[in-house]
Order: sequence, then structure tokens, then C-alpha cells
Amino acid sequence: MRVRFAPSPTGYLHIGGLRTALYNYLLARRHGGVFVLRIEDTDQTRFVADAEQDILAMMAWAGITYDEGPGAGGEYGPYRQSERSDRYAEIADALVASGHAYLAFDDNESLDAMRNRHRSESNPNPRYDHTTREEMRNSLTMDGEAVSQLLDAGTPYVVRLLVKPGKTVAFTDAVRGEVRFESDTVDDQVLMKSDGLPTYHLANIVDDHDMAITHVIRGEEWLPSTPKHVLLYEAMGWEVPTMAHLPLILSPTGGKLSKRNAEKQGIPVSVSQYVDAGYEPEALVNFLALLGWNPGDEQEVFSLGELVDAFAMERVGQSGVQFDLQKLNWFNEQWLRSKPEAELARRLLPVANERFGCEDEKYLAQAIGMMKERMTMAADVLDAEYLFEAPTDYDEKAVAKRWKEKSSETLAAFAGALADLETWTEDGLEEALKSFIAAKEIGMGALMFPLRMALSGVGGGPSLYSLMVLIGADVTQTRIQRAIERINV
RNA sequence: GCCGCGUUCGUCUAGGGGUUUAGGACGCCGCCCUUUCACGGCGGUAACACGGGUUCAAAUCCCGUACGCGGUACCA
Repeated sequence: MRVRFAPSPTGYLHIGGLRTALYNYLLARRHGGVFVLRIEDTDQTRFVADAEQDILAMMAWAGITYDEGPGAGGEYGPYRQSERSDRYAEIADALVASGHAYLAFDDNESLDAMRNRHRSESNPNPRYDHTTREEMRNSLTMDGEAVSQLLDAGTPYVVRLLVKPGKTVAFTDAVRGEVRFESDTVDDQVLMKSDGLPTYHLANIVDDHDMAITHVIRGEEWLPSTPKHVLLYEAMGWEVPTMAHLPLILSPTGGKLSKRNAEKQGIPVSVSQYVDAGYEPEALVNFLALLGWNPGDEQEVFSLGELVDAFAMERVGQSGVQFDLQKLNWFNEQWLRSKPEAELARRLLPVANERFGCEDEKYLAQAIGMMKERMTMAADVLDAEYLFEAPTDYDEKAVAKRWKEKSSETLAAFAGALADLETWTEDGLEEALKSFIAAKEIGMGALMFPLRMALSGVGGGPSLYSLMVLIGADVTQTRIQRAIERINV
């Protein structure tokens, strides 16, 4: 089995592109096959200089490795279409020679004119096909001599696929079963552009054949052009690979997950935006894997390796799937909790240092340990400022509601008790606190709430025992004094 | 318009003729746990697009309709 991911460097790697890459990768690894990365850079006008680099970087971030491709080598290279031009020209010539394709000299104006001529309410998008090609300037309508003259004069031309009407083009899609198209509805696709570069359709089938690709796994947007590809394979006498068209990822409201549409709804479309937002790669991969595929049992959290073991094309769905950021966030929480604090601390230290001057990785790791179950994103720990510095203000609503007349007095007394405490540990603190409230004959809340306010300034958060251990005895004392001075009832 | 693909809780989905009072997950709501907030546990909310047919029996098979999505470029 040989599969490929064939992105076009016309923009940064799209979230849908990453899923396509992932499914290809999973299938290859599952079956001990080869995963090829091929860069389809045949559109000069839309070329984006650093797009290829972004694609490579994002795949690496996600842990999706490939066996052949730019930077990985392989016997079927080069893996950039811009470096394979001669081969496409050769095939285009062969297609023309065998009568499966022809030369067309029409410029944009005459193309527009033809479309305007035929445009009507019942035919809003006239095609260059068996119904119109006879009106045009091409090697079918002109004699050989006229064609030679144009060629000699250097007239620009394209090569078009000659699609004969009255045929049924059928293929079996691994996701959808048998799909059939009538050739009457297929247009004479341009195979070679006038700039001498191939279109996707030509380059794709030539490369898939030359690179011995056995399974073509791509987005559903390609389904309508598959008959053209089948026709091309047949014209060359090549075997048609197994086709699999993945359901499209839709925006949360059901429309296309286009850049504009999605970002309006707060859904990033570039993988790099997820990286920048701080998502765990495992979470994005996990989420994407389940977007259009399911294992058939109730497991939801999968590592990449587990996905490899569980993945099966038969369990890929057929209908479009809506992107749900909340579910992605849930996966991020799951993965975050499974990561060692030390690892997260190492990652977050630079930001913690910048924001709070925190240079102590161990301290940060300890703070993360306390906050882990409250975080959606790793950086959320830094939003709990009180972990790093004294609160500058105290939640007014909570204070108004729960700060009593005696709170200051209680706190002051407790501060005194803490000053005598010898074992500054969670257990020691808990013991001290309990004996304090017992002696004072007050409820737990009468001390806990003021203490929490004094130490954190907010009503919710991690265990106070662990917080006090984290910030230490001195800081605890300072914060208590500060609160007594500042919170007046 | 035409061509193609699709349609089970708000979302991702299981189920593929009787096992179904249609299961799970996210979200939302409630209860429990708890110093708080979370986590966790328990419970609740909520779906077979519609109409015909086939069949003893249909969410499941067939046809139609509706709706959604994709395609309809010298873009991929």
C-alpha cells in the first residue's frame, strides 16, 4: 500500500488538510504501507513562498511523519511537481497523439464569448465540452496545417481532455461505494495550461501513477472531478487506484469551513493558529481523527499510536461534519491532564518569567500540578496570578457576601497560629487549621473564606493547603496582613 | 440551472430488518463529593427530515420529495 498527501502551497496548512494527511498517515501505518508527501505547486499565480515550510512544520508538530517527500528522499522523486514538468509534457503529448486530448488556442475573450453565447437561465455555466468544442479554435476544428502555423507562430495554447459523450464513468469509492457519472456532464478539462504547467488533474494522475500510489484519500470536494481522473487513467491504460473521498469539515453552522466564514465564528482554519493558541498536538490530532471516523466502540481518547491500531477506512463516515470547538477543548483538557507537570513547566517558563518574573521551573511545575484540573489550555495556569504574586484586589461581590465583621480578627489570630507552626506542609497546615477552628469554636468556612480571599483574592481555586505550601510561610503572612489592611467592612 | 454526495439528540456518533423504552461522547441542567472553584460520581435534557412502498416486522431495504453540502476555472 502506498498513499500520499498532496497539498498545494497556496496557503498555510488548513485544518481539513491536516485531517486528510492524518487519515493517509493512519492508513499507511496501519497496513505497513508507505506515506508519501508531494507538493503540488503547479499554480504560479497562487504560490505562497513559505507555505511549504508551514505544511512541513505543522505535520511535524502533529507527529505525522512521512516516508518519501521533500526532505525525506525516496525513489520516486522529485516530490515537488514544479520539478517534474518534463514528465507532464510527455504524457500530454502522448494523450494528444492517441486522440484522447487536443490542442486549444482559444484566448480568454473567446472563452468568455462562448460562455455568454450559451448562458441562459437553464444553463448558467456553459462548459467547454462536446456541445461547444466545435465552435472553438482547436486542433479538432482546424486542419493540421492551420494548427502547425499557429504553433510555429508561438500562439499560446492549452491541452484539453477529449471527453466523448454517451459513456458512463463509474468507480468504487472506498467511503461511498459505487459512484457514477455520465460523460455528457464532464467538460473537456484543461490538462496543460498555456504557461506550460499542468493542471492538478493531469499532474495528479501522472504522479499518482508514477509514484505507484495505490489509495487516493482526499477531501470530498474532489469527488466531482474524479470521472476526469478515471478517464485519464483509462486513456493511458493505467490502473485506477482505490479512491476514498472524505467527508468535508463544515463550520459550526454547517457551511463551508472557509477562512472568512470560519473566523467570523471564532474557528481558526490554519493549523498554525492552533499551535499559537497553545493546543496540545495530541488533542488536535485526536479531535480531527474522530471528525469523520469512529472506532465502533466507546473509546474517545486516542494517542496517535492507538489511532494507528484502530483506524479503518470502513469506519469513515459519509456526511459532512461540523467543527465543534468545545469538543476540541475537551480533548485538550484530557491530554493536558495526562502530561507531566515538569514538561508543561518547561514550556511555560519563558512566559511565566516574562509576566511574573518567575524563573523557578520547579515552582511553576508545582503550581501547574495544583491547577491542572482547572485548565483547558496549558497557559491558563498563568491567569491565576495569585500563584505568582499577591492579589492586587479582592473579588468585591464575594467579599460583600461572605466577608464578615469578625473575618479580620479571625485572620489575624490565625496568622499568629501559623507563625508558631513548625511543619509547613499540607498535612501540618490542615492540622493547624482544624485545631484552630476547634479552639475558636468557629466553622470551617469562617476561616477558609477570608483566608482564601487574603491569599488569592478570588472565591475559587485550588486547595489552600497546597497554595500555602507553594507560596511559603512568609508570603502567606504578608498576604494575610495585606488583606487585613485592605479589606474593610 | 445542471451534476454528484449526503440526511439518527444542538454537535460528533453507535446501530444496517425483530436484541431499541434508539446507546455513548461534548454541551447544557440537577444532585452527591467538597473550605471554594474544578475534577470525579450519579441522574436528567435531547434525535431516526418528510411521504410512499417492500415485509408478519423498517431508524435499518427501495422509490420520491424536501433540505444541506460539494462541483460546475488555463485554482487546487
